Amino acid sequence: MEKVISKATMSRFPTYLKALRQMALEGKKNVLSSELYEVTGIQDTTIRRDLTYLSKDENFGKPGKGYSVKHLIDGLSEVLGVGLESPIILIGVGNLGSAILKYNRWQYTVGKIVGCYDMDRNKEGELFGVKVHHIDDLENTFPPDCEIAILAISQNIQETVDRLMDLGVKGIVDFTHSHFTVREGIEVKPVDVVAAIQELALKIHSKR
Amino acid sequence: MEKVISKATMSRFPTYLKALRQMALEGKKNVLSSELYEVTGIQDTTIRRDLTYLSKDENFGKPGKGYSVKHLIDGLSEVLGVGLESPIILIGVGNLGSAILKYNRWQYTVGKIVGCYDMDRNKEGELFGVKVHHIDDLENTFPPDCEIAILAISQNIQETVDRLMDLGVKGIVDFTHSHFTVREGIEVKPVDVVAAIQELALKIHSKR
DNA sequence: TTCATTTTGTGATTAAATTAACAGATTTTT
DNA sequence: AAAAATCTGTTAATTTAATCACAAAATGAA
Repeated sequence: MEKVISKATMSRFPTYLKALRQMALEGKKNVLSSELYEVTGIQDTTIRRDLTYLSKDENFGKPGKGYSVKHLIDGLSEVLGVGLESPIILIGVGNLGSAILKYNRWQYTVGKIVGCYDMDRNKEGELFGVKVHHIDDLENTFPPDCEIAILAISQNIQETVDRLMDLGVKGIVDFTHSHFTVREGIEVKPVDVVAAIQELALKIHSKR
Repeated sequence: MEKVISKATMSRFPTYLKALRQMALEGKKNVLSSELYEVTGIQDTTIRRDLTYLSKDENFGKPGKGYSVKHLIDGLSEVLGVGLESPIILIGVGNLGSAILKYNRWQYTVGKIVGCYDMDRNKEGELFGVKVHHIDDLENTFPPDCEIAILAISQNIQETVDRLMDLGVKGIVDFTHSHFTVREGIEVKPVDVVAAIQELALKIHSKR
């Protein structure tokens, strides 16, 4: 009898993890669902429900005391696939690509960026400790077992995506502002600044 | 009797808009809900239901013919608040901030960045046509009626957020990797690369 | 014109997610 | 050590969202 974690719950896990890491950093040992509500804005009852998916063992949350920050982080990390150490590649080392690379905290998340590609020959070499190849060398230098690519380019997008899929990439984190199509079974996770601002502006304006 | 657009529907609108803009660019005049499904992966019946929220007038979608790409773009733009021209400020002009500023397509979204702030005196001046101030001058140079700030800094975060709220900022687009708290009524929209990769990695791995 | 085909729009239904309510466990106070 | 106060975990109720199924509208072909 396997517990299936619902989509909605899953999508909240990263939020919890982020908040909990911050708390751990501040030396907090225990946390209440109501405190997590304060920080995340997610209803406490929803939080408790979500966290039950982690408690294969008993004693996750203690009534009157809360949850152990460490246990939660461990549990979430496991479920979220932290420590998988999947190799990730980054396509496009412009301002945005550099920013992503610079903030390279992938250690404790899901893997790390093991190589970058750019169409500018001048960028070949190394950046923040990661090798930068020319995009023409994608097929030659493609890391084995790499399944995730971060796309931070603005040209030749569909062509690049096709090449990535041919190489076996299964998931694309999309910072592009254009649309492209992928084959059945390939996951795309868009990260869209414009959309974020739109949603935000909308919420603010709809309040009056 | 006012139609309330559900959260879920609302969250799909930016996806439609993006896809439709691409189609318009390619010269497409009409589009079927089934074609939008091909491109977005959202079920056609869900799409049709969503789009009914736009059709204040009749004739939005014609049976046997589909929807007018132009009409849809107009409708979505209106609902999404495009053309509001709200002034937006950007805090932090590092790699990430620069990337956001460079891709300044806010014209047809929701407003535009009218000023930037950074703690580095060397960055004062102008970048991509937008004035860059020192963060100390935030209060002096704050644009009137500005309600949205994009946060792309890694230090003094809570302090900066407090100052922004004092100045009347109502919404924050958060590229920060730390947690901060806001007063009641202030909206925060996190844009988190790490979380995106986590979700993606998870989907891929849960498939096997 | 008429008939077959396509495709929208929507009531009905099913599924998913959230919230409420509260029993039971644990801690703290007196 | 008993009583009061806190919190969790879970069942049930409610709300929200997705899907089905099909009538009605438009098109295009015969």
